[in-house]
Amino acid sequence: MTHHLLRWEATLWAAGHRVTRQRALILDAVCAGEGHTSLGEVFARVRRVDRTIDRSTVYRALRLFVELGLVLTADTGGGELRYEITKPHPHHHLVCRGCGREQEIGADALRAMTDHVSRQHGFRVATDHLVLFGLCAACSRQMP
Amino acid sequence: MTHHLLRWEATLWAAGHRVTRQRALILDAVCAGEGHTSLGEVFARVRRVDRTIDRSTVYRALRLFVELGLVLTADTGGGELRYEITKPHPHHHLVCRGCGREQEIGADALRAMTDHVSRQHGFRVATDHLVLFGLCAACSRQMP
DNA sequence: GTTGATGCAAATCATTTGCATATTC
DNA sequence: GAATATGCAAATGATTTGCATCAAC
Repeated sequence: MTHHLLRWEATLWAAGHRVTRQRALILDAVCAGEGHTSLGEVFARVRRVDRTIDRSTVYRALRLFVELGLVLTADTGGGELRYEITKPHPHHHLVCRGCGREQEIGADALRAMTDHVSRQHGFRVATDHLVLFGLCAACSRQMP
Repeated sequence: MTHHLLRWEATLWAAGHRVTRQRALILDAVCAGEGHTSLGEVFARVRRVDRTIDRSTVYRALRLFVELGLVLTADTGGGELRYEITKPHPHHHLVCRGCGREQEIGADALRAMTDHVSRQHGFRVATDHLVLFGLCAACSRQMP
């Protein structure tokens, strides 16, 4: 279990929400996925444990988790949003258009760029979870 | 008319497609929008000229234009894709979460970042039309 | 016992598709 | 005239919502 049981329960609690079995299962399922997980994957994973859980419950739980900052969303452009457990270190992602694999990069990689934009345009970039597409090293070698 | 009549007709033609009245209207409508235009806006604009045109025709035409590189898509996260006529100079966009206004920034602004990612991770970033969210100078002043 | 959460079914919203007809070349 | 586009209507796929029942506190 990647998430800290106590923290998410306390967070829910503080916001006037209840700690339920299904919410626990759903959060576990998000953690179980490495990197971004689609709602469908979360749903399937949860369903394996509890056959009666409904898609709408998963949607509602994920929306709540995002609202409370426990989970981050990323739009990887494939029609459905993807979810990821919030990690202590802010980061971004590189998604390879060739093999589909994704890798994390630290927030530092973008710092210089956002600083530049801030200085030049007075615009404060607030994208805390960016997804960049391209070709990874391996795929790049195959198709130059 | 921002687009060059001859170029898009030739492009269509070369790819074995036909030049139709509705495609011309749709491309005009995309040009008429400053920055990104939603499909709904394009549709509404075209409808003002031709009351019989169908949404599916707009979807089909836009898909074709994107495929041929005449139009670019951007996912601004609001549920619907947005479209923009392809301009000679590659660029990206800053969208303000406060007032919704968007501004263009040159591709150079990201160059340093993509170079860095390339050197560090061997990953070739291929996002040619990125949308960054944040707060513009004016909104930034109002809510610090 | 209240209040908030869940399951179910039906609704919504953006986008796609099948098909008969109309248009371009 | 042959091949491609269009309009229409119906299908799809992701996400949301209304509501009666159920579980957490």
